[in-house]
Amino acid sequence: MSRPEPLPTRFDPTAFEDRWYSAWEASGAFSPEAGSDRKPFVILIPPPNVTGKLHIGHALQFTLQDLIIRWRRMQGHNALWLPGTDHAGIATQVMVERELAKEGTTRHALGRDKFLERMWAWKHQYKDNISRQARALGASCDWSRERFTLDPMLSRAVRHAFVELYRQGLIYRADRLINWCPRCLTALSDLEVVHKEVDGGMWDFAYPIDGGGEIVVSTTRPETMLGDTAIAVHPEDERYRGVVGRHAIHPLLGRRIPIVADAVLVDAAFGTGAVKVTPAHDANDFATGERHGLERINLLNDDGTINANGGPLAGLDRFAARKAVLQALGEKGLRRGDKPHRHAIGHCQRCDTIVEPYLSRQWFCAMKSMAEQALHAVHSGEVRLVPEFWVATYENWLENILDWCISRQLWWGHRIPAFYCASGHTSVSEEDLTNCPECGAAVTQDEDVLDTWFSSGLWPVSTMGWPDASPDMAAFYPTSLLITGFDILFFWVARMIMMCKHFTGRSPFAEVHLTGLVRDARGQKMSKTKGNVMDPLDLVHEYGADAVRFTLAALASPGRDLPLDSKRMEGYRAFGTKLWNAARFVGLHLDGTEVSLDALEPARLALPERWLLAELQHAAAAVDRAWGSYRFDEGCREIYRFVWNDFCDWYLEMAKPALLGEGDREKGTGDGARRVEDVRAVARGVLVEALKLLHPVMPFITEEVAAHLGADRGLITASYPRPDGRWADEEARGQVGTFRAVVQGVRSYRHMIGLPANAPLALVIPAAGERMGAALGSLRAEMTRLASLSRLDFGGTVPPSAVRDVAGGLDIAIVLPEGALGEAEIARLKFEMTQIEDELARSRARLADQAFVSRAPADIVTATRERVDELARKAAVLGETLRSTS
RNA sequence: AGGCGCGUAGCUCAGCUUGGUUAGAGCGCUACCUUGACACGGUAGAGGUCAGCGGUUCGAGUCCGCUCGCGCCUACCA
Repeated sequence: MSRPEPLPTRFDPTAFEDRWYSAWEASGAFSPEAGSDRKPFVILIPPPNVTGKLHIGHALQFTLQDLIIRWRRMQGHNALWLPGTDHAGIATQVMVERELAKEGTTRHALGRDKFLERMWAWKHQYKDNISRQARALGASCDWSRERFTLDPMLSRAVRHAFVELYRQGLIYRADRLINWCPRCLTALSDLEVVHKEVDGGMWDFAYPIDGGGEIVVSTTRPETMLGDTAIAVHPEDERYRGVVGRHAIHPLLGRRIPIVADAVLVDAAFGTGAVKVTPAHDANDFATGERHGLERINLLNDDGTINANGGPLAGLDRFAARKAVLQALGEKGLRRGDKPHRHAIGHCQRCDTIVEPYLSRQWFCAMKSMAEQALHAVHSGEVRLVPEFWVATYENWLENILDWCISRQLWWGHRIPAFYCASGHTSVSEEDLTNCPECGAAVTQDEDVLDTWFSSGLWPVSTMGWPDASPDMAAFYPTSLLITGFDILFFWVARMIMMCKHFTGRSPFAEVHLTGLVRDARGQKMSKTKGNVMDPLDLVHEYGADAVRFTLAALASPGRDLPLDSKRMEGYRAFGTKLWNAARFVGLHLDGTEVSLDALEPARLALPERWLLAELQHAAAAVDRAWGSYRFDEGCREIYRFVWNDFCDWYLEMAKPALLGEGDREKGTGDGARRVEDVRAVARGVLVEALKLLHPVMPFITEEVAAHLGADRGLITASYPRPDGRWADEEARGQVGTFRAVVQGVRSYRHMIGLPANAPLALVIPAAGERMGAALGSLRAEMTRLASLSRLDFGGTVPPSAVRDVAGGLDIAIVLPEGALGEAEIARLKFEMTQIEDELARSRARLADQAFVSRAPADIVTATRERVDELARKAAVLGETLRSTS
């Protein structure tokens, strides 16, 4: 190793981020071989929609995925992170239609082919954006395997799946009530309908009964009465005993409608106990209609206006029709009251229009059997959800699942591979057909496309080349881990498990980590209207990608939302600066002859070096545990603590006497003597290990710094630190712990008695015991420096003017300057005394309790006794000081 | 209507699975320090009846029950 280039004085992330990303990508480190004999570790990206740029939630997920994949790669796994994007059918189509609207045109005016050209142009633009942003964040995904849901390979998988499910009878076409968006002009699945509480009304009106009398019903949607084909009452409701079987007269349209008894639909205790039945516009009424053989009258055109079945109201918009119906009923004297009513109404997830239950012929996918498989996968442990509390939610949804409406009246997506001929034959085929296989007549393909989530559900297999037995499918399926937001647990995660398990017999991943939502500093949801949106690229430019990543990872406590505060990001940028400067300091003292840690013999090293190496093992073990259990917050905290507290605050400060040539012990050659070349080797070696620990979180700065410290190869493919028992040293940890306590005791005392931080004091440690005395004796120069001592004596006489204290279990005596104790200082000491006495009283009371002493474990009792002992000594010496000054 | 999560320092959060010395972190605050890596720094502090009530236990922030407050998800109550 030659003497490394010194680091620039100023830490500037923009100086090296792009350079390192290009180097990594060019090295091929992101692209695993399918034929490798190393253990695979695979993460599939939740493909971002090509609707726009990435938001902070993507940055979170990219960070966590990259963290894990880099960690596994460094552990020696054949690590694959497969990237890609989703065509996001309706979402993207809505965006492009908005663009067209601004140009004063529509997709229909453009025609299907021209419109799809526009869609592809949009897709290319935004896909490029997304890749750039992912790179800026440092995402180490395998771009050579980048996929898009409409790629030919993936489209073939989608088509194959559709045809298979159709042949298995699990996909079918039917006339059903579906959710219809009158703005998007398409069917929606239940999940794409967002229920929102809205202030509406509840209106009562009377139906005249044929032959006399009336029956009063209530409704929140008066316009639907135009499609009423029955009135239902409860069979056991005495009030309506006489009217069941008779007919009411529709007051606006004149037709006779039956009064039926139905125990399922009607709750006699609710409202008037009589319900109007509109089978074509309400799911409950639809079922009621099936039970009673009622006519289904569809009232609406696809754009939400009333059709010819609405008689005089035809052509009115549904909400205008509501007013018109109410007015007409009023004019006929049939209104029987109204009141405000707050209730949940379904809105289109993409355009927020109120959706209508609408009778329509659509394609459906049967869910029951696949849902059972998906439930089993989680119950058997084949798939593990993290955090586990999501299991209850997952179960609840799958246990109550209904068939899935998969056809969409859109143009952007996978066109349904069904072909119809004039004779009414339907043929479903993986290859395009021109003639009907049954009668030979010309066929036309179904105009509709599939729900975008149908292809998303196949993502784990379609990206690998399924249904072919491809090398990637063999090497990388099933995948290891999925990291995604809890908001798409049903949309995507559950459907992937259902579909992939159905087709391959195996769950698509072993673990699913569900992240929380990124919010602003005050915990508010980010939204464009609130103006509190944070753009990941802006943040990268301002703080550097590493600080953004560290912040997101450190905030990612399991199952919780992340309040993203720029203050926090400043703090972690400062962490980068700290690391940079520490490395700069270490680098300045290297001469290029430093040996590796492996070449060092633990027993030959001095105490600080043995201590630091022992702490490194603890940190490595803690970090390993943290990543392994997806405790990103804990792992980050541990590395931060090790680098800043152990390494910078204590080790580097303890290293200074040796590095700067202070003291005289480094000339010694005996056991425990501190040799400056060991200090250099350990400082450098441990720092490089810390950089490796941190690399998955902060890849750029760690790589840059390691290069300057003369690391033999890039961290991207370095071995991740594992705890090494060779360096375990509890004695060193205990001894340095005492050293730290003494140093802190002196510093603390200095402040308590009002002296400036740099005021020199003399310290006497009368009796430390043999081993501890030797240990502390070997750190004379270090203690003198860190505690700012003018003099340090072990044993010997304690000057009468000294005050005594207890630190780390040791008696110490601090020689004070004349008149150091003024009023304020004495008050401070008295406050200290009350704190000690309070705790002493509590602990003594506990020991006095016979039940505690007899029942608590021995080690707890012993520890309490020792604590009481130390506190009593502290109280005694402090009391003496206070008495002598009064 | 069901289900889930949360309530710990001024703020944002760890800790609760497996109860045990003095309940932690970052930011903010106070005092001191321009020490030859770093003022995006160093040192020392202040600040908490762990939402409330009850129970189990020698011992509860941690386990159990109830109450209050906040958030989210699912749902076909006209």
